[in-house]
Amino acid sequence: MLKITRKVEYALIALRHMQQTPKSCVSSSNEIASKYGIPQHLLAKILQEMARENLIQAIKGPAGGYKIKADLEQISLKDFFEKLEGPLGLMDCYFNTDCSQMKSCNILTPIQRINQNMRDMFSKTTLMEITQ
Amino acid sequence: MLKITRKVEYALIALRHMQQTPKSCVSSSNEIASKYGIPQHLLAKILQEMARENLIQAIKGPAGGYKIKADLEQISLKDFFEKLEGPLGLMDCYFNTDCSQMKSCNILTPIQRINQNMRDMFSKTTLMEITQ
DNA sequence: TTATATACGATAAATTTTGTCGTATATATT
DNA sequence: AATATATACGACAAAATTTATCGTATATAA
Repeated sequence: MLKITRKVEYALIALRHMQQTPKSCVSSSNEIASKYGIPQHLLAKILQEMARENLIQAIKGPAGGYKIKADLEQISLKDFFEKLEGPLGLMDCYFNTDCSQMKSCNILTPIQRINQNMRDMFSKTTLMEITQ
Repeated sequence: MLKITRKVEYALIALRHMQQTPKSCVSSSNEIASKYGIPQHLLAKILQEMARENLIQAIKGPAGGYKIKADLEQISLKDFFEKLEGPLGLMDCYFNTDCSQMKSCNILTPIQRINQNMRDMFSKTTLMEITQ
């Protein structure tokens, strides 16, 4: 419980790697995958998703790869998580309104408070702080 | 990602239910399960675990059930989570030292910071705040 | 003695996460 | 123009975890 997924983990690793390479260079999925022992195809898909989200830029063709596109100081960890994994919450009931226990549930309000605390925490941290 | 499990959810619901019933009364697993639409056997097992952890007290036999035993103001949400689910962390690598990527991992330190923030947050909240 | 409720291990079902495969497309290099 | 390299992406499969069920044993109030 309360774990991040490998998807997010790999995304952070890749982002930090790119952060640490000169701006003029690109990093290919192959290069990153082999360096950190990540399944190459899986990482490729994650990088593609990050490119769609405009976090990074894709350069196709031989000698291609990815480089950071977004200003990582402007993106919170919460935004980053939500780009990759959807809405952030301790339970699904905040997004799926079809919970049959809605009426009888007695912990909705308390959980919502914790939830907000967690979201605030991840809102205050920028991606830059993590990857620099 | 970053979700609590149903196990924890059910445990909180049960705890809050007991909190809201008079101290002299006991609540049976059956009663709680049917009221909140929780699988009865599953809830029973969770209540048993909470009893082993001395959070609640079990009273056997007919007219038996459970009542709160611990002082919920003295127990943090972190402790509660860890009693039911084990060590609390964003990733497993803090507890399993056998991660083959340890050497090459470049996000260990950053993740540890977030991790500590999260643990601090859950340490500051008491079970009482959630269930009252 | 009986009925009700806890105790608990074993196992199964469901869901989610994680990883693989095949094929298509873009492009620098030769 | 051909080739090799790298991204793009959907479909599928494997693995892991979560969630739920089942059977049997034990305690105890009535």
